[in-house]
Amino acid sequence: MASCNPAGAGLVRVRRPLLWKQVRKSPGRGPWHGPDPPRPSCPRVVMPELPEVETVVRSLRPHVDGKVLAYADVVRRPCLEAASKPLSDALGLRVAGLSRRGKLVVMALGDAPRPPLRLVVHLRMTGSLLATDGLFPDPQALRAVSSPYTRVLMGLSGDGRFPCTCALRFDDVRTFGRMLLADGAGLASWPFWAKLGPEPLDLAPAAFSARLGGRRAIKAALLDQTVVAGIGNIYADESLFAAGINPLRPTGLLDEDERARLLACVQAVLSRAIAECGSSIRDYRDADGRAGAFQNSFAVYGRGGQPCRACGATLERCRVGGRSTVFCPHCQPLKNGCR
DNA sequence: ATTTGTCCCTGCGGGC
DNA sequence: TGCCCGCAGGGACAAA
Repeated sequence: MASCNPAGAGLVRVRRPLLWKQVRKSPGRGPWHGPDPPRPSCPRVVMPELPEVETVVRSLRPHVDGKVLAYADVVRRPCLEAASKPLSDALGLRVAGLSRRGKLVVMALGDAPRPPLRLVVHLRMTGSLLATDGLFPDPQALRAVSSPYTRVLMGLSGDGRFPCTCALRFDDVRTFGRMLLADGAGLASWPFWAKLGPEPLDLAPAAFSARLGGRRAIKAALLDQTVVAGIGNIYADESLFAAGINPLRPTGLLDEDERARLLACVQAVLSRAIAECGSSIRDYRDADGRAGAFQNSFAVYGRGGQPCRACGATLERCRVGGRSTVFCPHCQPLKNGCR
């Protein structure tokens, strides 16, 4: 594990490939302290959507589960929601569990069975959570593992006191990420949480269909986190391609067959991405740097102007809901009834 | 009421 | 070579 990091074992690299690109461009002089990380073979940008967040949660669990928060500090760019409690309220609380809700990382803090607080992290565009196992006698030792992009630095140990055995940091290049520390009532009253739609992997076709409604483009509906939680630009495009549905089709004009097919494709794409992203993250930790298996299998995302893998037609680009959108004009016809 | 557009922010890459 | 500008993205907010 983490053969690139002689200073300590157990470095979880859940990092934006954007940064890898930067590291690759100027080896040895990147923004990172310490030795160069291994380089993935494909530096394509991947945003943390549902599958990536699920992967983050799974890979962080063994590093933080059961440990007690001994240190927490916002070191750059305030990122706490207005309704958040100060991070110091979480000191001395044990990590009771790590889970995911939509694109949110949810850390339960306090003693089971009813841990009193939740630390909720939205990675947005460029956020990443990284855990480094080691022995950290003081805050300065924790700071030594941070990067110029570290916004929040935390330390965990068995008893909530130094020395810490795990450094947990929230890195975020574009500083869009957000955090909220709250009790049950505070979380329930956080508007984003309160309005968050159901998990797509648990959703029944009838419930999905009932939530679509409206006249807007189907892709805009998929991106709306109050309709379904966790779908971002990548998986919206990929799911619509898999379902053969044009992203501009008005939601209200989709028949029940198309809605059911779209949900099935959303679930299939997300499930496959979860499986492949897990392997991708592990590749990041390998010295050989085999990464990007899923990124290379994108059917449409980022492939505008290139031939469709299914029919060979040139993939088209447009904007839907302010987001770059790629689709196949042949496999995803705009006119109703073509497929 | 619903939907669309703008802004936030940073790094990258193309064009000149 | 180096500067400038557009692009990328999720979600809040403003505007239509």
